Amino acid sequence: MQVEYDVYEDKCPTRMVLDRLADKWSVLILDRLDNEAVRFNQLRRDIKGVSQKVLSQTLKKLERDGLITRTAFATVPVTVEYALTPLGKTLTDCVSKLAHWAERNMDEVLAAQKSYDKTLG
Amino acid sequence: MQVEYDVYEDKCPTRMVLDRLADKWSVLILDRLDNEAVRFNQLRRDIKGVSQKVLSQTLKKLERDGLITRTAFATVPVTVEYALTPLGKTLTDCVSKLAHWAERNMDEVLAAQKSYDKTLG
DNA sequence: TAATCTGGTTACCTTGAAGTAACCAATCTG
DNA sequence: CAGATTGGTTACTTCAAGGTAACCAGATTA
Repeated sequence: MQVEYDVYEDKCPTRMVLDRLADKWSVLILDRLDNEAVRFNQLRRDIKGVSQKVLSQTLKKLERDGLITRTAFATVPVTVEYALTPLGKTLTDCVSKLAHWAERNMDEVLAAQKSYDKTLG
Repeated sequence: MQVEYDVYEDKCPTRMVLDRLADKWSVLILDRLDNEAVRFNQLRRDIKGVSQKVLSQTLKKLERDGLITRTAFATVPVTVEYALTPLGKTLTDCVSKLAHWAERNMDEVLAAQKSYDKTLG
């Protein structure tokens, strides 16, 4: 029996999930992990501007949510790989659509902003 | 000629678009506006927990981005309707998938969190 | 020996986002 | 007259997310 939740309802569990996604770093990390496992410092280099601290925190949250896995290899120096879980993979399908919507449409968005700002000036 | 942007690049315009979306209120508002125009106080009532100030701010940003329109009717008291633009409509198709992914999968996410927390305790 | 790589943690500080609450004008209702 | 409706704005405050920088161990490299 499926319990029904109201997305618009305060403190509904769905909101908690949305809150988790509602930050650019999660979206960028998930998008980057699409198709391949990536190591910590590689993510750090690829996702320009993320600090080590925030990357570490965000990865932990994503792991806690069951969206990614963290695998440490006893190499020297240690190697840590992050990869999508099957659950995470279903999410990135939505997420990457979002990222690529942004790529396709940002020109139109930027134009809208310019025009909006002009009518105020 | 399409200019190429790197989503992972700092200060890339696509990030600005993602930043705009990267908040739960935008997502919830866009999802609520799917299929019908909605008035200000109706949104306020439906999206539980949003303050008048933040709703107003968020609607302005969405309007600035060309994602929704604001239409005022000279009734008494004044009626203001918010609706998706065609651009906004293409976005909500992604966004609603995200919201409904959350609805479908939050049980699994919640279970993952519980299990993660247990291994630490 | 000093630096660099790995993948982090910790302390500190700043800043911006969001919440609270009051206020606005105009009009209808009781 | 008091109160409620419409759709906001403004001032103040608080709180948490994020940035900066230092530090960690262990091993390789120059």
